[in-house]
Amino acid sequence: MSERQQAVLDAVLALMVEGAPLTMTAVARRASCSKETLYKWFGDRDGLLTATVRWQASKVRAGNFDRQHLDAGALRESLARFAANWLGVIASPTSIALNRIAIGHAASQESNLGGIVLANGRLAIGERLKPLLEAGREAGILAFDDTETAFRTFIGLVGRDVQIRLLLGDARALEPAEIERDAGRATDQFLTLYGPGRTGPATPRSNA
Amino acid sequence: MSERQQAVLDAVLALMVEGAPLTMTAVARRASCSKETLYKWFGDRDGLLTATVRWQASKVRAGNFDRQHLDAGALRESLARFAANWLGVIASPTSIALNRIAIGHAASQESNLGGIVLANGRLAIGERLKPLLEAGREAGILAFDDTETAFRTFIGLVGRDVQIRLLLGDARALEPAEIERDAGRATDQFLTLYGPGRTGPATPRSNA
DNA sequence: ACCGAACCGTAACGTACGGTACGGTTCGGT
DNA sequence: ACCGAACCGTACCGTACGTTACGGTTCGGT
Repeated sequence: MSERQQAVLDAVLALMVEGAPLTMTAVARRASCSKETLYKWFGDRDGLLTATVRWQASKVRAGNFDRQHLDAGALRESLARFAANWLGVIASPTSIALNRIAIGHAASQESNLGGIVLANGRLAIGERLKPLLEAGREAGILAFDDTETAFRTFIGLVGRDVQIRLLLGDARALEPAEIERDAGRATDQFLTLYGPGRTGPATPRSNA
Repeated sequence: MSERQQAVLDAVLALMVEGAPLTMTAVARRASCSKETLYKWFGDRDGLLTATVRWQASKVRAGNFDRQHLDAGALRESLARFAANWLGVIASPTSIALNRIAIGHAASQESNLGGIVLANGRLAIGERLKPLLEAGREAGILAFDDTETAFRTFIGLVGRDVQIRLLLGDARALEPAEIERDAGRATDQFLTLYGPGRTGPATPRSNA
């Protein structure tokens, strides 16, 4: 993947974000390259989109969180940072545009862009967050049976319906201050559900 | 909206669910009507899609929940039923297909299908759930300041990332048994966060 | 029986776009 | 200086699809 090719993919991303029609001609013009080159490099339109999704995914690899001296405060801080980071990503114009494309493609069964986005978005973040949760459990400040369930609960508390609303065109943008606040609220709620004060199974209060 | 017109819109829904290309020709053939009629009735392709979204929305108006004698058990039962109902809806092929179409349309700013889906999906369910939450608060079995925040927390706990995963083509279908289990788990978690045992602001544990 | 409205089926038109072809240009290697 | 590879810009082709047009049919009203 040469610099020049990456520049082309960035042009595709730019077009996506602008909501401009994503035609090969438009990409070629924006990237100042010929259509012939696009086809030589990426095969066809689908290959171009796939490469773009992978390219974007490769850029999001954010720093992991260190697990040294995990007390309750450090865990809370790590979780809150994680939540704020993720909220910022899913609310970004790039993420929204990319997910829209992928979802549109998932409808017609051609070449699963959806699968790629799923693997590099949802699943990747899970692989990064789960070790933190398990470290918290080993340190005795989290209690859960199933890591996957705990992870998805956290995701739900943090994201709520934000992503769907944005994908559907909800104008309401997420201010940085609001992201911080939501991340903190979700983290506190998560710690309430899975924190040390609570005993028993991962699903608290099996009956009212 | 005549019976015949509704049948046409149901044909559109059927095509959406099948993932078949949504061309006017395909709709006309499936609905056994002429394209001329489609244009006379719905104006253009966009009008047809809009009418379809509205038509589907008009069908989902499920029964409200009565608020007579709200004790903790009845509230939990109502919330769990609500959650299971909603999960069933968002996991249904029709909802998935419709949201995909709407999201695809939200990308290009033409005629906000996204807004319609948002208004009839997310927002409508909020208007139905919030009275239940507030009744619970008045009965002293829920504690929160902001109804909207409590509502969205519930939505997050119930839906988590299910909808996005399905929209992106995640094969994993939601079994009825799993829906029931998730609805119960989410309801329990919600009651833990906002239940009567807990005092103070809507966001518990403002600091770890 | 007749008329007109509504509708079906199909053909036709215009255009947008994915994909290909090709002449001209740049540039590194020799 | 020369060559060939890579690439740009543009013209071109084929097709899919939205939209329109039109002849034929059904059917309720008179």
